[in-house]
Amino acid sequence: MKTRVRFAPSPTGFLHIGSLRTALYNYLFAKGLGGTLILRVEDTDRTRLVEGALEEQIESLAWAGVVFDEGPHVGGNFGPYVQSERFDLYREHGMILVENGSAYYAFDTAEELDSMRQRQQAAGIAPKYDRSSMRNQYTLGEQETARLLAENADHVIRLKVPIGTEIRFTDAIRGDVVVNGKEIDDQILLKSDGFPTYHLANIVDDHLMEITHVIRAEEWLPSTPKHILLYKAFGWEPPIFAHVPLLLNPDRSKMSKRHGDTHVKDFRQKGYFPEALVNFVALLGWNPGTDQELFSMSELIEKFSLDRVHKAGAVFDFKKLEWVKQEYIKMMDPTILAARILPDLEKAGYPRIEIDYVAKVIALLRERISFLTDLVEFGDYLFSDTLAEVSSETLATIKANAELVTALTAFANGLTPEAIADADAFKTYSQQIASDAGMKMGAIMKPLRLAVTHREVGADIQQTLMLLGADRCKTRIVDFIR
RNA sequence: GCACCGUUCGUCUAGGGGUUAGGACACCGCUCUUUCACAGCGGUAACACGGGUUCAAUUCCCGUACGGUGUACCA
Repeated sequence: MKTRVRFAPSPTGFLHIGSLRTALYNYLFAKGLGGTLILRVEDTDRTRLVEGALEEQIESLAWAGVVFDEGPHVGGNFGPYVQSERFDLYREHGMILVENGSAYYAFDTAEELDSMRQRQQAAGIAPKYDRSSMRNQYTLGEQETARLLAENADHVIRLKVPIGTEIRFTDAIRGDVVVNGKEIDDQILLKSDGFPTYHLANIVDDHLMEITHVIRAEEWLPSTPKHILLYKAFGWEPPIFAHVPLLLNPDRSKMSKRHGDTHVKDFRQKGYFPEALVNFVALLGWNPGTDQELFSMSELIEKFSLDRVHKAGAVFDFKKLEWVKQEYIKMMDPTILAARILPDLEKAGYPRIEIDYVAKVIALLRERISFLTDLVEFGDYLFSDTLAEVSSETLATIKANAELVTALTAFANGLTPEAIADADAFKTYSQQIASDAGMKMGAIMKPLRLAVTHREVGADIQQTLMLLGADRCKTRIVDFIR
């Protein structure tokens, strides 16, 4: 049987970083097995819909490199892939369960349910639908139920959880899980607005879409027994379940409960590379059992397996993400990086931004920047002859030093391309200047850097001068001490 | 409260009946460096606790503690 997995988000907001990881694991799992990844939109809660959320989620996923074989945006043979467009299907399936005795009508109002829960809490028992005392098919009787339905009274359909059963299933990550039937609530399957709840829609769609593995977040683990019950009630074979551990805040609470940078778009806007974010997030809860830390997407696909997914939640460590991001800046092809930063350089209005040249700049400065976008400011003197402002005190101090001014002038006057062509030539040349001026090298290098770049820190000075070219350096030094 | 899931350095993790418990990030120190970085080397640091099983338990079993999730006409 062909492996088919799905990622099933609700379009209620931006794509969460934890959702990215769940989607990624589904993607890696499917691709590693030559299977199919499906996007299914779970929009059955009509009150929580957010305009544009679906588009944003698909876009963020695509940015990260998670692509779908089937879904509302790409089509497929198992559609529609949006649950609100499958409305009739759920009602039909709900009726099947009512007819075979696995589900029943209930007419309770929200207030009635509230007071039921309050009574239960006061009595110190677990809040759970009380089939024997509430207003439903069983307590009301056949005739009254038929009458209420005929007059279109508000009603829901609830799952009739068989008493005295034990539900067990094997989770691909956690092993055997056993739950006593008496712990399971008579879950609502169809709401009074006619829409299904997650539980029903999920099972119907997973079955109809021939999903073989349900890889989802750990928060679903407690409701999985309900799902198993539903499969039984339909007489269907359940898929294999795999509940991945949660992503945690530093205080170990669920990461989605944190406000701040938990959306993929936040990382994207800050300038993280998708490759780095994916790499980092993949390792939160999974590892191949080797010392390798850096993986391309194809390596992840090749190595990923569910049995190496951890059971415990993982704290999202921003410091480690920083490191991964830095590794990518250092190892990615400078030309590719140049292409990515080009729009920002253009926006800054810099004149010297031919791609090959920008690639050279990146190769020179990549170890000193945190984000590629830092280059716009950090490397300004390489892209333009309009230089940063040097403070007047600094300038005055340098100009007041006659020896230094003489040395810098001499440096500029004698400067040739050969003198800065390599480290040795540069050393020879500057030592000559220094000894002529009766100064130490160290006393000249810092002012030289300042004169040419107008900045106090930067890459190796000889390489900087070489990239700039002798003429440009000359002009800048002369302008600086004038 | 109840149910379920979990617990190896601060963090991500490897490991697994007999190991000096391994790696990575972070942190600290040293080296390199005419800046800032990078790089290299070294260091601090962990099996939650209590019982059992066993010649031997961090590893298996049972409890306890702690943490997380769930407990909706949300997903």
